[in-house]
This record gives sequence, C-alpha cells and structure tokens, in this order.
Amino acid sequence: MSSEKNPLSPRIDKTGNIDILIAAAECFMEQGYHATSIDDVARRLGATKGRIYHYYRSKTELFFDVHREGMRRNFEAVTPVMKGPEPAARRLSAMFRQHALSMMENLALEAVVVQGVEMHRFGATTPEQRRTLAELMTVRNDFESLFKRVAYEGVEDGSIRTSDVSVAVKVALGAINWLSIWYRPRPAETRDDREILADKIVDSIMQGLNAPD
Amino acid sequence: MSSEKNPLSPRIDKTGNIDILIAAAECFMEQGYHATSIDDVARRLGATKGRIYHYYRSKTELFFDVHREGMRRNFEAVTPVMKGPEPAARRLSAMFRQHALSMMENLALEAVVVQGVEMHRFGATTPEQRRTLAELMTVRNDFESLFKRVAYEGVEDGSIRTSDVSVAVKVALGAINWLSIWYRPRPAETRDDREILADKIVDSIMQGLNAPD
DNA sequence: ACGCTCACATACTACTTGGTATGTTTTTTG
DNA sequence: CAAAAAACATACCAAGTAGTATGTGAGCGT
Repeated sequence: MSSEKNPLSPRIDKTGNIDILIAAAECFMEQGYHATSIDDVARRLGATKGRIYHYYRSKTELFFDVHREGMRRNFEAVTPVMKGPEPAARRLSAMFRQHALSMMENLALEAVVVQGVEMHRFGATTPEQRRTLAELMTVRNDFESLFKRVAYEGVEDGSIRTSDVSVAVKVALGAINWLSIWYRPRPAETRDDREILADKIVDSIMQGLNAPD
Repeated sequence: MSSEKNPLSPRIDKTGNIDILIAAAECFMEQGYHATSIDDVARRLGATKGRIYHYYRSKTELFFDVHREGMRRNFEAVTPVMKGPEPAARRLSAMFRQHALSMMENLALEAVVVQGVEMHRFGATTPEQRRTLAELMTVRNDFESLFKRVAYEGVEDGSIRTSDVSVAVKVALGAINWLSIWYRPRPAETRDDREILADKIVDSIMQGLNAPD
C-alpha cells in the first residue's frame, strides 16, 4: 500500500521533511499564507530556499501538504472513538473532545487548515492545483460527515435532540475550530489543563446554556 | 460630537466612500488581505488607485477602517436587545440571534473582522499602526464582554447553567462567527430564511445536543 | 577510489505591488 | 465668474518575492 494512493498521507515518505511542514505551518499561522515568504519558512528551519524547493515544486504545493497533514491528524484523533456500543450522544461527545484536543496539540497545522478553508476562493491557477484544492475540500466534507453520521444515529436512538442536524454539527465544529483563533498554550501547560478545557467545551456544546427547568 | 472622538465610527463622515469599505471587504473576504492588491479593490469599484489613496494613506489603514465598520455594525445589532426585564438567558439568546443575523447580512465586513486581526498580530510595523491595532483588539474584547456580562447575570438569576462562563461565551461566539466560513446567501434568499437559520443556531447554542432525560 | 545521486546552498531574474508624484476635471466658495 | 480646493486618474518607482539555474559537499554502491 503505497502512500501515493492515500489522499490523506502527505508525501513525507521516508524523508524526515515533516520539519518543513511544521515550520511552514507556524509561519502560516503567525503571518498568514500570503504574508509568509519561502525565505521566512527557510529561516525558521535554519536553512535556505534550496531545501524547500528540493521537496516542493511551489509554495502552493507546500500549503497543500500542510493542509493534508493537518486533516490527517484530525481523522487520526476522531476515528478511534466514533464507533462502539454506547449511545451515539456519548460517542459524539468523545469525537468533539478528541477534535478539540487535536486542535490544541497541533495548533499550527490546524490553524492552517482553518485558514485554508477561507481560502476556498484561492487563486488556484493551474488545473492541477484546482484538482488538488477540490480534493482537499472533499476531505474536509468527509470529516464533517463523520460527525453528521453519528449525530443522525443519535437522533434515531433518541440520545440527541436538535432542530437541524447539519446546522447543529456546523455550530459545534465552528465552536471547536474557533480554538485556533483564541487558544494559545500557556507556558507551563499540561495535558490535564487541555483536557479540562476540552471537557468544558464539550459540555457547552452538548448541554447548551439554558438552565434545566 | 465629532466622529473623530468615537473609535467605533470609521471616518466615512460626509463623504460617501463607504463604497470603498464594501469593495475592500469583498476583496478581503474572497482573497484574503495580503492577496488583495489595491488595484483589485479599485477595479471592483470601477476606479483606480488614486481614489483609494485619496481617502486612505495606506492599505493597512483601509483594513483598519473596514474592521471598524464591521465592529460598529456588530454593536449596533446587539446592544438594543441586551437590556430589559426578561431573564438573562432570553436576552442572551436575543443577542446571539442578532449577532448571527448581522453576520449574514454584513457578510463581507464580518468576514474581514473574523479573519483579519490575527493576521496583523505580528505584522504591525509603525508605532501608530500598533496603537490602532491595540484599539481594535480592545473593541473586540468589549464586544465579547457584552455577552459575558449578560451570561453572568444569567448564572446569578438561575436562567443559565455552565461550567465556565468565559469558555461558554467563546464557544457560542465561535459557532456564530464560523458562519463567515460556511454561510453564503442563496440566490433568492429572504429575510425569513435567515431568521430561520439564526433560530436554529441559537437553539443549538442554548439547548445543546443532548436529549433531555 | 571513482562516479553518481541526494540534499541542500548560492546567485540571479522576472514580475508583482504598495506607495508617490503629478496631472486633470469637477465642485465649492468668495 | 474666478480661484481655490476637492476628487479623482495617470505614470512611475523602489522593494520584496516566487521560482530557476547552478554550484557543492557528503554519502554510497561498486
């Protein structure tokens, strides 16, 4: 099974150039895609353009691979908890929780994913880039569909109540993705701290703000 | 009362250059701030750079004024419904609803507000720009504080339940702001359609996803 | 030890773009 | 109605940047 076939695997292959993806993600997060020059990324790597263009044919391709790696980690975090014997509401909670944690622990990558969604109107010049962009959007929709499916199960098994599954899922994912805007790890933060925050977020999403009668 | 004193009023004054703000907002929404050239904005206006630089000394100032106008409309939408005799939970609902509607009806401006500030967090060059940026962040915080204050009232009067007011408000506002990513008006959309969507969103935020026992 | 390939660094170019300096036309004002 | 100012348009430049072409040293198979 070559990694070429799987649209979720960036071609980091055997080479350890994941460093490039991380450095690029950090730059993109801090300054945005267009404000980041290839030299900026290279400087953060302690290298020069040569290294980056050795692995990526263009800045756009670099961005795409950062996006791919971010989405890959999203799936990696969520899929293990989406199936099971529990009622769908509990599984959905767990998925939200995992996604929130993944958001915090891969902040730079996920910030690029979030930012990349806005760039839907990207100046996708070449036909190949357009196809790649469409592919990324498909992956994004598939990710959202994971949540929708479990939410529908919840409506059927009675553990979930909502006026509109699609809207409710968009609301919940929006709330979590919004982490990339306001969340920044504090200096001596632990895994526990992040789990506490994730639990609060999931609680807000699942229980809402209205006090029970 | 000169509009110079009020940090929320862009200096659109008597001149009708609100057109410039709208055109800029639309460009920024579609391509992002850095990918948008002044010529792009001018082209959308059916004009040239000269017109824009006649009113704005730099691209950064233009961005700032777009942001100001977006925030001004946010306050305008929310403040009328935040006070009253009803329990805080109802007022908070109304605020969320108004904010969601404002989001949809000023999509371009609000998209810039949402995606804008964090892109500039690191790039503010001149001291004056840094001060303006700090001012905008203050306005942003003030807006969030509006919601927090009413949410606290709700905790005290018993109409709201949450494990953490600050997090709950960020979750709710994130959900609404996320509209700027996925919401696009359909061709023959009416005000009613938008109100229905807003109600669904508010319902998700206030009631959560868990079915009542 | 020799060639060959990989993994970069260096040097350079073509093009974009923010900003300016300077016209030109319309509106306002005295 | 003349003159001044406002409201633009035109022409231009300096700076930054994506991408390329080429150099170079280290490893590696033979």
